[in-house]
Amino acid sequence: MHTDDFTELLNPLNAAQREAVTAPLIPLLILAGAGTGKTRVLVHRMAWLIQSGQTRPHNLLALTFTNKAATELQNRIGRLLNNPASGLWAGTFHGIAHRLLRIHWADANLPQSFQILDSDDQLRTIKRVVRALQLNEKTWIPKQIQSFINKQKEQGLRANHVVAGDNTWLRQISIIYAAYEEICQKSGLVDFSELLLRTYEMLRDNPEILNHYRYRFQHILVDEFQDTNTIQYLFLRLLAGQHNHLFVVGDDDQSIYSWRGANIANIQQFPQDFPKTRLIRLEQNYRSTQTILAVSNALIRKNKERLGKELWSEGDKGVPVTLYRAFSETDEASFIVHRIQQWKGQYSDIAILYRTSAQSRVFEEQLLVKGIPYRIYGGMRFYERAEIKDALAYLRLIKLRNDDVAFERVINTPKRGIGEKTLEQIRSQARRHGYSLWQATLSLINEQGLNTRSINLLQAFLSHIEQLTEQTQSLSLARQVKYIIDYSGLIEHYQKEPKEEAQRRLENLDELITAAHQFTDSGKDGLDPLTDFLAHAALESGEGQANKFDDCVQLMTLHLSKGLEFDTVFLCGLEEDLFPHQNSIKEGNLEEERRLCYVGMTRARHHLILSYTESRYQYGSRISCRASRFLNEIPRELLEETRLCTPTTPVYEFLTSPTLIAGQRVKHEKYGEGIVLGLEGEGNLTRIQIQFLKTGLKWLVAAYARIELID
DNA sequence: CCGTTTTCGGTTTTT
DNA sequence: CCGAAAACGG
Repeated sequence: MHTDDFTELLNPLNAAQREAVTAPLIPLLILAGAGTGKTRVLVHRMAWLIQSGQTRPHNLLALTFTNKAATELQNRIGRLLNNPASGLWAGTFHGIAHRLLRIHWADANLPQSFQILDSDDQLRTIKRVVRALQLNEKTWIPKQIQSFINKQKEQGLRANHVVAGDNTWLRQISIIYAAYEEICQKSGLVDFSELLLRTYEMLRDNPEILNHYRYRFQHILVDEFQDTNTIQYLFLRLLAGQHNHLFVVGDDDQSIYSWRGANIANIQQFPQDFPKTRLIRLEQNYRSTQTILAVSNALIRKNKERLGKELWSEGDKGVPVTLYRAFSETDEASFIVHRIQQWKGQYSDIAILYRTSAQSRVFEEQLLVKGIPYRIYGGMRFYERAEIKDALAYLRLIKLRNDDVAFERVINTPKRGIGEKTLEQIRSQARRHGYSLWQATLSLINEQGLNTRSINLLQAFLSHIEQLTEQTQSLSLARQVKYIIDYSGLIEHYQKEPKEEAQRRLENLDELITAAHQFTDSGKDGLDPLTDFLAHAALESGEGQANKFDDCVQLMTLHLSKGLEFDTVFLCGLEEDLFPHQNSIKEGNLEEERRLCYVGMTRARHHLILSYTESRYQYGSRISCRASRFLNEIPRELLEETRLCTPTTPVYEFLTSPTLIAGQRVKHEKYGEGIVLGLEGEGNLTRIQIQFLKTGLKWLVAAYARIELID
């Protein structure tokens, strides 16, 4: 495997990158600015360690935050080495933690078939706990409790670690936390933060296991280090011990997830915790024009809490950064859409970035009207949809009878006449005896502690699950999934919904079967395929981050844009109280808002267009806005203000012809052929819902829609 | 047990 | 204002 010829490995690197890649085996902290080749450095470092004979893929552990990043690392290292680099572990913190728990489930005090709770499952569980403790949900708000619990876990704190003192609020909330912990433990359920905490504790308390992994993972590489939370950092320190080699890459200026527990202090703390750390800065940017970098640098320089870094480029000065001042959010959108219409390149090279997802609506409306293809990122993901979670709940119950969350989800879905009253009796039975809901139901049936009707219904439900378990026992994964969907009654259940909705749900269920079919069971660590698939559904809930397969204008929040780049970036809504957001101003998180703005700006390769509006519709009333303070922090000479170049008020035409009725076949120049499903509104506000054969369901404004009727 | 009325909250969301 | 979720009512 190793050779003395490193030209291919080192040639594509600049001096700083090369220094990082070839640095000796000491703790390394690489401060990599936006667009400075951070992934490249990570990949080349691994390749260097292997090719120089210092280590084998087997001894490497690479940690990321997103599955996308993990896959990219894995692929790029494979390409660079001309070898899939098996033996190398590259994954998200959660993914790796999960993998360790699957292997060492017994030492982690978990059942072998433990299941993962996503945030939605977690919230439902907390609601149940609050109700079980007979607390008022208005005072003990489940969302707040969820965030409290996660914050504790992210710091490595269990319920019994919370020091309440005479703080009654804290005391009550830690009682809820403890009750939640108990339910999860009884049911064999692990939430996202628990994956990390449990793994940390398991390693800490089992020296022989810890030593085994310390011996194995002699090199630990971390991507996006600025996003690590406390428990992740503790995990790293524990695993690295005194002798292993940490190589962490991050950018304090791009830390935008503190509200999820990310702790920038980890970067500052690193050199102290790991003596002899070498800090290397990557500052040469290969993405943006000098002008864009000048603007971005000027902005981020206003932050006080930073290690300091200044991006530079050998590239062109480029065109000035543009600022547009609009009258209203509609005007802002028309301006941007108009500019997009003049664009000669690919739509997918354009991004519209905004602070809050609510801002996307105006853009969507106008892009739709103009027939410009677009894609909005964020929102409901595949594995988060109700119908998918229902199907998964059946599968979970098959694997793990005690999974209370799955039980609650499907006990009366589809409707089988088991109402809230019966369910409440099951819950109280469970509480009394410390049973799971499944066990409680069994015991209620045995004791004949309910009316005959309920007993029969419950018995039928339990038998149903038992049967499904038996009948899917020897099937392949995809057949198992299909069997469950076909025989759970979910199809009939969803068919009762309005036909539009029903169809979508059934399509999604179909898609789940396809997903199961395509799911290549890693077979890692001897996991059975179904358990592996369920974990995959929870941990890789699908298309979170953007990928531009179709040629569409990309619309997303600034948070979602991190790590991406576009030729042209429209950064809109630069208004005080919106960006920086009023809540962040209130909570003193101004620097993070500024970093967010910096992240947005540094996404652009050639064109950066900033905009704000003087007034905006919010919560039903029009409010007037002031320009964001961030705009004042950019030197005037770097900005070019642009004026209105298109009439704001479009000329309406009445195109709604009486022949336009549901069922009418139509043709659109961009979307192709479709069928009118329905109309909504009046006059020039009429919107038509059309099912296009190729491009799917769309709402068009009749007054604009360039459609022709066909028979 | 379902459909309707009322209430409430509305920043960002890698896993 | 607008959508989701709880509360209500037949």
